[in-house]
Order: sequence, then C-alpha cells, then structure tokens
Amino acid sequence: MDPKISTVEETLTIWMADAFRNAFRKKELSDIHAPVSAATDEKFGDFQCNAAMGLARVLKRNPREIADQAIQAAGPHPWVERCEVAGAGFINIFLRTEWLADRLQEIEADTKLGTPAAGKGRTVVLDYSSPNVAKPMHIGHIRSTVIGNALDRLHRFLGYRVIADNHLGDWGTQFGLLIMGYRHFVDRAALGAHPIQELERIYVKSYEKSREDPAWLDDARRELVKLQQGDPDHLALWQLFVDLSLKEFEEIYRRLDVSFDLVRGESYYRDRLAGVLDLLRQKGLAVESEGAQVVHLEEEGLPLCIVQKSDGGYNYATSDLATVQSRIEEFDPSAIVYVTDERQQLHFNQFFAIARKAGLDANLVHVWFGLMRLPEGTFSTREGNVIKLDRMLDEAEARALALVKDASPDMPEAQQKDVARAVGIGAVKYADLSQNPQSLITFTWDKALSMDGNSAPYLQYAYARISSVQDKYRERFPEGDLAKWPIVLNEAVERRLALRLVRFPSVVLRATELYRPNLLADYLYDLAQTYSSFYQNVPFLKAEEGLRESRVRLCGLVARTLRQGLNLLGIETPERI
RNA sequence: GCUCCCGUAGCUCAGCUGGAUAGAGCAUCGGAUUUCUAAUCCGACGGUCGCAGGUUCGAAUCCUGCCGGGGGCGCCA
Repeated sequence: MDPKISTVEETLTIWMADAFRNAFRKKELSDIHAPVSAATDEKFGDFQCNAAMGLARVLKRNPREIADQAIQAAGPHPWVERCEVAGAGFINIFLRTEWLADRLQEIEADTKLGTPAAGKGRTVVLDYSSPNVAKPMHIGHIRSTVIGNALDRLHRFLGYRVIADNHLGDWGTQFGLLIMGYRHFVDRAALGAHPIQELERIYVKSYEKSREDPAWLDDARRELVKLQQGDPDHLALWQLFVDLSLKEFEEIYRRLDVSFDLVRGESYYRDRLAGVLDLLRQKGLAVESEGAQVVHLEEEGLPLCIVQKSDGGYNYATSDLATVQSRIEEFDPSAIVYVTDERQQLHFNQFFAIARKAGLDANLVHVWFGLMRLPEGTFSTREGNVIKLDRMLDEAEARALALVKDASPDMPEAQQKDVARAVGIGAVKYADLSQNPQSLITFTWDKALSMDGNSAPYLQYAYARISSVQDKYRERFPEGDLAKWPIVLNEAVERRLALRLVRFPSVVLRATELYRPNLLADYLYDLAQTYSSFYQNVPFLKAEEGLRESRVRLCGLVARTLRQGLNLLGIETPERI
C-alpha cells in the first residue's frame, strides 16, 4: 500500500483534531489532541473520541456541548455514517458498512494488509538473546530470544532496517576458570557429544576448586590475563569454547526459527575498552576511587558505576559503552534496543546515563521483562532446578504430536511430525508473547504448553480450518470466480470481523512502538475468536452464490491476517492440523 | 538502609500516556456435532482491581503512605 496511506485510526484522528481546532480556533488550542481509538464496546459504535471531556475542563464548559460543536465542525466524512454524543461527552463514530467492505478490498490487494512503511529510512539495532558461552540455554533465556525476535520481525515488517545482534557473553572473567578446568578435567568424549554440558561441568568443578584452593584461583587469574593479552594458545582455546557453544545455540535458534544479522560477542569490542575509559576520563566522568575507575551518578539518583577494576580489568558497563560507540559509528541507528530481564535495569540506567553524559548520542531503549520463576520459587543453577531449553522444546513437540496423531490419524507420519513441531514450538513462544513482558512469569509445563483457549494452537487451528475452506471452495466450485463478487457484510459477525481486519495495521504499529508483542497476540486471539464464532454460526460453502464468494473472500483475508500476524510473532501456520 | 518492579475472578493472566456496566483462558456447571476440521461454538457461575488517603466531572490506571511478594545496590555479567 502507498506509504502515505495511514491507518484508519490516524485518518479519523486527523479528522477529529481538525474539527476541534475549527470549532475552538479562537481559544488557541492549536496543539489539541483528539485521538480516535477503537470503541470499547460495540454498542458505542466502531471508534470513539474522548477529547471533548478533557477539553471541557480547560474551557470550563459542558463536555457534551463541546462534543456537539466538534461534530458540527467536522461535517460529513466519506467513511462515517454518523457520530453520536453519548454519556459524559463521548463521541461515538459509526462507520459506513459499505466503506468497511471497500476497505477490505483495498487491504486484500495490498501485500502488507494496509500496513504503512512507518520505519522506512530508519535503522534499529536489536540486541537480544545474548547467552553466555559455556552455559546451557535454559527457560530463562527464552523470553529475550522470543520477544526480541518478535520485535525484530515487527520492525522489519514496518520497513525498518534491522540489525539483529546476538551479543554473546564471551569475554568475562569465567574464562580463566574455564581454561583451568579444561586443562585438568576435560573429558574429550563428553565434549564431543555434549559440548556445553561438558564445558559447564568443568567450569563448575574449576569454580569449586577455586573456592578452597587459592593457588588455583591465582592460576586462573594468570590464565585470564594471558588470554586478554592475546596469547595464541589461550585465544585458540577460547575460540574453541565459543565455537562449541555457538554450535549448540544455533541448533536451538534453528528450532525456534530465529536468526541474527550479527553475532558479535563482547570480545568484538575489547580493543575499544581503553579508548572508552580515556573518553570518560577526558570528559571528567571517570575518577579514581580505591584503585578503581568509577563514574559518579548522584545527579541521576543512581549509585556509582565502576568502569575499570583496580586490577585493570574492565566491567560490563565499559563494554556496553564501547558497543554503543561502535554501533553508532557503523550503523547510525535511530534506536538501539536491548531485550533483557529485569535484573539488569540498574545496569542499563547507569550505562545509559553515562552514555548520555559522554555524548554517545543514541536513543537507547531497555526492554525488560519479568523473571521466570517456578511455582516453588526462583530457579537457580545451584539448586539444579533449571529447565533446559532444548528439553522444554522436546516436551512441547511430544505433547503436540500426541494431539496431532489423535486428531489426524490418517496424516502421513512425516507431516504429523512437522505439524507437531510447528504447534509445539508455537505454543511455547505464544505463552511468552501473549503476556505483558513486564510481569513475572510463573513457569508451569501446562501453561507453557497449553494447547487450547488462548494459545498458539488455537490460532493455528483457526488458520488450518480456513485453509481447508479455501481448498474445499476450489474443489466444489472449480469455475467460481471470487473476484467477480464484491465483499458484502450482512451478518453482524461479518461486520465485527471486518472491523478487526481493518485495525491490523494500527495494532502492528502500536505493538512495535511500545515494544509490546503481546498487544499483537491479544489482537490475533480476538480475531480468531471472532472468526471461530463466524465459522460456527454462518454458512459459507453452503450459502448462495455471491454471498458464498463474499464469505470465502472474508475467510481469505482472515487467513492472511492470522498468518501475517503469527509470522510477526515467529509462529508458523501449518495448512493442515 | 537506598532503589526498581509486581499485587485484578478459585488458578494463570489481559486491561495501566484517566473514560461508559473491569475482560479472557483454565477449572466448575448446562447446552450444541446426520451438515464447511468439536484443539470448536453458545450459555451460566465467579471480582471491595492488596489496604488507606489524595487529585478529578470520572481512578484498576495518576500521586502519597502502608501491607505482602520479587529483583537490584564498588571491583560478576
């Protein structure tokens, strides 16, 4: 669709804002906001505008009169059948049904279902997933990966240039211990079979030894220094750890259908660290304290931040500053977005503040999400109650396979497995994406793998049924020509469906702007519910010619919207379930 | 001690830049399948939106305090 074309909400908002401006020009209310949004209830029309009530306070006048005056000033609009003032001063907007049907036909002709290219010409760097080398990915990693990937897809869909960067934890102090562990404890057979598991084992063993044996800890520090000084043997070992870990991560990303433009660990920026510290010192931000270099952030109401340890090593904040510097130089992004759990809020507040003070001019955004917990409390590596990500995905696929075999016993086995994979993985992703990211998640198998109600399988099932409708139509009416018949909206549920379909672009925009994929998930669930009601209660293949074609076209649009929406969430849509 | 987040139906959660009678799913109960995929649909039951103040025509939403839960706070990332 023409990028100039905006969403229904935007068009109506401009119309209403103009109306208010014209009606109250003399009051110099040029900056008036008159947002139009979807009506909260069907009986209040299709869209509503609540600006009159806010204005009433400023003008000290009756809100209903203000609303009336605005409607008078607005005059007729080609899309709008009528406006009504209701309640305390709500303006309820009723759209012409014929216009809705026309709009559906425009959307149908557009590859992006009417979504404007809002991000055209802008670049956004998305920093997500970012697991640590030599540690397995567990259920705590899935939110960053799945939410980050959904934001990735949403931005791309809106025309942004997206740089998805997997900022691996590959340059920490753990490598000294890891090298010591490798030299003394490694089991090569185990390393070949389950690399990360073995790396984790030798790390834990080395860590435990360091706690009781100071000499061991000293050796580990020495190994770390050698690595940081670029000793070839140490670098080779480090590279081995990274490669082995990455290989396993990639297997999980493949299963999750997640891909990155860049996989640059912290190590990528290590040559910049000294320069960043120089910059901070030049600007008078970094000062010496107890042998370390620290930045005071009292003005910002934040605790001080250590940017260089007393032993000369650099900290996370410094590394992140170097990363920002590099990203600005290379990509000139309009935003750099980090997707991590809530525990890093303070860190990001500190490092954003330092970046600002140091003149690293970038729109830095921290999208944080609540920590995943188990019903019995937080999970931790120490207590051994972590749930590994691959195991969870296996379980999801197994449960889905049982359902598919039950529902479609005649389906070829390979297809059953393929469908089960899509459904199982979809269920896991949706369980995360359908909630407000900023809430604690209590992990339960049944919830994460829920297959009915508000779940990915419900949406996938709705989609599969529509696909079946399309096929049956072509089968039974081989010479039917859908394009020959216009879309008509006779039944109330058809109109409801239309109203939801035209809102898709604004939902996508809002979900992207607020970094809240769950807004899109909510919308899709609502759309699928409305469709299921339509499917159950309105005949279409059995309807008379014309009506039949109109309804099949409507089905087609719902299918495309569901498919597109689920695709933006990274969830597949099998044609059959 | 300082600080951030959360508290909505029995359970899991939406709704939060103030708007109309607070919504879903699960669970429970009742109904729908000779007919387009029943992983479905239709209906019922279920709430002092943690508590108390405040701002406002209007508060789950904003402010203050308290209670309860979780996270973070100088040499980890």
